Amino acid sequence: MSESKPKRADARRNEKTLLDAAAAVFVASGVDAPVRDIAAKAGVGMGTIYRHFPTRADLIIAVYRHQVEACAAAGPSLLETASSPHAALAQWIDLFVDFLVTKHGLAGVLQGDGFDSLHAYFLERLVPVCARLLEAAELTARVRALELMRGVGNLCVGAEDNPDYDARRLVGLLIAGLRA
Amino acid sequence: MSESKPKRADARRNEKTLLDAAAAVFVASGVDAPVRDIAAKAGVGMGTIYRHFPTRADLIIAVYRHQVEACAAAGPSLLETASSPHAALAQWIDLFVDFLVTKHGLAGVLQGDGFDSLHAYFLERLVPVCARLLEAAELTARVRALELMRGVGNLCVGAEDNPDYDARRLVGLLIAGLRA
DNA sequence: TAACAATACGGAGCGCTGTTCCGTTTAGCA
DNA sequence: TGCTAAACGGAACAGCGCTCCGTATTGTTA
Repeated sequence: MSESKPKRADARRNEKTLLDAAAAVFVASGVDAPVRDIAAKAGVGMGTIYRHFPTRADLIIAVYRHQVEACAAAGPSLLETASSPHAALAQWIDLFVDFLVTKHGLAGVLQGDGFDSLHAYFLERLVPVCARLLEAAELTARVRALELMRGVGNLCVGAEDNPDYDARRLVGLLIAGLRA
Repeated sequence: MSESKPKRADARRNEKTLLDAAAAVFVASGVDAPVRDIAAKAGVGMGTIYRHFPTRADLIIAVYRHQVEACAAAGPSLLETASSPHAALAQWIDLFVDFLVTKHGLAGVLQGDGFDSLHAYFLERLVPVCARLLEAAELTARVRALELMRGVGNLCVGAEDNPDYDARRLVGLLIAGLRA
């Protein structure tokens, strides 16, 4: 579990830019998006991407971890900035759906190798955040955090390049249904 | 469920040759083997492969179905030709392991689309054959066919390109252990 | 502040892939 | 034995992940 930081300022800046660009491209075009597209989106050359992430799989994993962290951090801050605790929950779930796109592609990338440990890390980090949001929303319908996250995850299965299935809308309905 | 046959003799012959060659290459190099390698193994041009199987995925699926049929047909015939019912079972399981290589690669090819229906077809066709072989072997240890097939399948998980894990040997031990 | 390593960057290019295209060969029929 | 439709072979194409190296930027030292 080493956390090595680049030394120069531009390198550190580019690493973050790449992570964000990759996440955006993954959401827009799926995890199969060409590395070239990510480089273009980030306004960066191919060499830069491959110096930071030696392989395509490394990039996907890094985005995954980055998204987990972003999702975890967004929970508390949304509770402060959003118009209501329920809105905070809705917005957080929206981030969570973006994140799931990367997560679903992950299984194809690391074939059983380290998937379980990454998945455990994901649960350990995100379930408490979701629980906190649920608690703040003071819902009448009792749902456990893990339960809700699993439900949202399942709604998003097989949503890629399927114009007849708008997973995000369904998730929105589910969340809306929580206050009744 | 259409079963269209080519008209000319060479076309029909090549289709079978390709199916066998592909199966052999998949066992030797995994399902990620390049189409070129399969064409070479079959002694056939690229065009021929793509006229019979419009896409790489189609070829894999065709091999899968072909293997299911071959496995199903091999059961009764092994019972007649093998030196003993137990030997027949062992030889059949060996074929089954070959077949699993293709099966495991299948999940990556058709992403949830028609995998379930193919899997159902596989169970429906093969479980009775395995049951018949178990019955003939008159084992003292009671094992159900589905149970045994699942066990063998699990032993073969993650066996690709792993020199430290000889799944076939372990399966052999399992079968040997059945008579006790 | 100027000069200089050290570090990071960009993108053309390599090797590999699945797939297509079309000139050539062959099977089956009159 | 021709003739034609069907099938074949493999060079060529497009797109991919990844590498390489000349160029530009950064931070340090005088």
